[in-house]
Amino acid sequence: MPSQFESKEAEEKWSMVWETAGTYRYSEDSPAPRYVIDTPPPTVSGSLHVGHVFSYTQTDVIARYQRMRGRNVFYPMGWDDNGLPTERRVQNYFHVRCEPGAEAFDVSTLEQADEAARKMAPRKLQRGAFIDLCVKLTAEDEKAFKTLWQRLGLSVDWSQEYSTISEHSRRIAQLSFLDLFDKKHVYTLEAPTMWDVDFKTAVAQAEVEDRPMKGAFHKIRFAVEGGGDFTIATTRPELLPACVAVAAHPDDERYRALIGKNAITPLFRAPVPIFGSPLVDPTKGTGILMVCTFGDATDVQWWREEKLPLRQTIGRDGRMAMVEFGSAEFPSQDAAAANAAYATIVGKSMSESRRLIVVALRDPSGSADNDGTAPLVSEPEPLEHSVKFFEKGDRPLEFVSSRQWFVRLLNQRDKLIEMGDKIEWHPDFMRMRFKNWTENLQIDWCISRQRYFGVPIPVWYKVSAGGQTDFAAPMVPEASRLPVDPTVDTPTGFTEAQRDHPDGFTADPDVFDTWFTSSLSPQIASGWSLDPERHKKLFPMDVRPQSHEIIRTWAFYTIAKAWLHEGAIPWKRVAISGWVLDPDRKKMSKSKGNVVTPMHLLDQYGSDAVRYWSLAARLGVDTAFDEKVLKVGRRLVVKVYNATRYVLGQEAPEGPITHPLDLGFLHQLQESISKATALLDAMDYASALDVIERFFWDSFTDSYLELAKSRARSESDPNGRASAVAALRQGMGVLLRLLAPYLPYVTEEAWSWDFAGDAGASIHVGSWPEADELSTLGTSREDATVYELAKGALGAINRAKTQAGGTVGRHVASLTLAAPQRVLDLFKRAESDILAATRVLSLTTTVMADNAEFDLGSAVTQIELAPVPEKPPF
RNA sequence: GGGCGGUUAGCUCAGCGGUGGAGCGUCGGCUUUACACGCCGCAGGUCGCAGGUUCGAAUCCUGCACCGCCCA
Repeated sequence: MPSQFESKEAEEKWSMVWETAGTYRYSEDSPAPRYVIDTPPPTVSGSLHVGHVFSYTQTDVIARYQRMRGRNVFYPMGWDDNGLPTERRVQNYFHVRCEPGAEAFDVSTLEQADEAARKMAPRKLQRGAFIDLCVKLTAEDEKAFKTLWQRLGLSVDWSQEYSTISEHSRRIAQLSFLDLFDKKHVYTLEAPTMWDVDFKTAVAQAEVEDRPMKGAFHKIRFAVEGGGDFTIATTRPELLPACVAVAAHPDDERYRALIGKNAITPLFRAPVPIFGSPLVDPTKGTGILMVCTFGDATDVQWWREEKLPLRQTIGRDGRMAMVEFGSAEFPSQDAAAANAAYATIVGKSMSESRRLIVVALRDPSGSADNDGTAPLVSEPEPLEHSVKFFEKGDRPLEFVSSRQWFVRLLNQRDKLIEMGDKIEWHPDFMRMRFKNWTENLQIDWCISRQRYFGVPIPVWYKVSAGGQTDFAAPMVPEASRLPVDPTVDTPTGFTEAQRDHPDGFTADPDVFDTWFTSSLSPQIASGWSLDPERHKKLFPMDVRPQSHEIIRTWAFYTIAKAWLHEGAIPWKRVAISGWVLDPDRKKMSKSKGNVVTPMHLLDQYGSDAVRYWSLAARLGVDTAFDEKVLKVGRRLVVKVYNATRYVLGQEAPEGPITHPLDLGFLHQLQESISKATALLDAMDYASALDVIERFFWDSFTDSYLELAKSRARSESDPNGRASAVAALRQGMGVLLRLLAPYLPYVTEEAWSWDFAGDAGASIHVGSWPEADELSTLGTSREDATVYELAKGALGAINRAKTQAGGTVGRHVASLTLAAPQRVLDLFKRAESDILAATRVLSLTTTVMADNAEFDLGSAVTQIELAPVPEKPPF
């Protein structure tokens, strides 16, 4: 038993032992009850963060507890590789861009771009080459995560490792699509979709966030056909050429007379209908507004409901597209003027166009009724409003009409809420987040992305003899052919020569939204329809741990998939971990530069200490990062190590545990086992840790161990000595096991010294203590009372010694205790242990009346310290 | 504007109807042969504010303020 715990050595040693021995392996055919965990695969292109350590450790403690309870634990780990974050990282890392038409280039030797390379234009790569780079970099990123997970001691079964871009995951994702296709839950539609103009891709509602932006209300005067005018207010004057209608509240006296007439837009002179809609807020702006293609979600709604025309001026690159006024699509009463006005903004960005349109609107010649006043009624009024952004994007989203694939979810809303209610949420209030989100769904799930590194949508379309693509009858592959890449593979019944030719076929070039695949983590892990036997054993899973910001995405989509595929819930419980905030309780973010990375903390404090910090936090509670808690964890680790070292150093011939103090201690330990077990069953690992730690520190090391110390060395009381040593060992063994899910390294190390037995069995499998295992000792409530009394007396005498100016080591010449007879009787049973622990040489007792108010804290009525022994001169 | 959390000792957090808790930190003492990453002890709080329910409220209800998250 080395005198110092070297955490780094222990971590290396035990990680290797566990992996070699297969300690955390799931057994396909064990008769033991299973416990199945659905771990959300982390996005590997993201950087390591203490938040990762925090929430994944909280998963691990659940896994370890269940494994110690004897469950056959299925605890896989996946990596989420595909998607925009990875593409973005690859673009930056290698300084490249994907352009499907680029020249071929060998990327196998490409390294991280240096300063010089970055000064040049990014290298253009073909799709295949770009994907190769994504694969290469994610493989490295996975390694960094895996190293951290192993160092942390996550008890993952690494033989179940998967990544969301692997062939298996692609197959499962495409099977999912096929199943939804057969059940008519997916459809393709040319429709206005939220569009990121930089990434040039559609995004789903779940990926959208509101950001506060400075803008301005612009008041713009429109003419009314047949005479008259009115003034609208808009924050987006650049959409004036895309105006298709004007709307006011039907009860608004100011505008009621206008409804049904046509308005004429300034500058572009387009006649547009004026209609009434209760969606218009009469108190906002001027109470009358222009409807465009498309300024916001309400514009889209009106476009659908009012069957308005489409006037798409916003291009997919976020610039003004080429359009022609005077055409059928873009009518104008003065096409020449309209085209001249539009010529100033064509090809310009939205913000530049806005500026130019405002300039034009200041000119009276732009007025729709040529009355000599400018269409811009007054100066723009600055305001702050929220604008929709792609969560990973830098410019506002636009609604752009494009062809996309959708999963029908709006018609499933009630069922999804019902499924959410069937799941046990920890903490319970998190269920509201799911419910609110589901209730407020507004559009079906857009699952196609115009990206490269992802699972291809397994669809082809026929091309007619006239060269028209037939989107109405998509062709999907047979399930046995999956995974396919339709841009490379050929649909059954066609030859490659027919690709993109009249009378042939064309591939859907898009890939799935990342969530489409990651929402299948239970099915990917279980094998689903590819391995129905295994799936039956693993699904629905027992628990899904995750953090709260992905309830609307990951949890939501996974619940939706399980419902659409199997009419089931994917897991019985969800455990929501909180966030790690910075010391000022602010969210950690790269842009704020307040992110704490985990590796140096593991080096400095050791994994067990870092785990302690993670596990002292309750589920769902955001916690400010506080290094002090890591220090507390490290103290506990050292204390456990030293206590075990001491206990195993005590020797006595074997004998039964008979002393009331020892029996009483074990009785109290029994209660702690029951409490901790109940708390862990309720997923309250933090409270369980508190119970275990309190008992270990206060009741065991500071009290029982001190009280039993002298008897454990006694030369004159062999039975008492045997009892003490046996109880110390038994107590220590139980405490190590209670602490094992929290501190796997130090407990395994200490366990291995002796408790593991000759076979060297790991503490981490099947060894959770049962309260029952101590009950054969014949402990009684009276023993427990003796122990509690002894503990209290130890405190009372120490306090009296301190007040008398003595220290713990100082001997007490004489002490008087006053207590009722029944207390003194109990005291008597542990008297020699108490006196030895407090170094009292002579005790006198006085009997109080039994009905008197008795307080053990003030039972010491007289104390006289022994003289300090003279120190030897050297 | 709506929903969900939070506001308890200097700090990080428990407690959630019955006399205010822990750890850290501060302060005082101690080398007592497991541990100074230790031990013994002291001090420290009108439990965000204002009402209400109750014999009794940090704990339940209502309103308000501030902080955070989610959604408009």
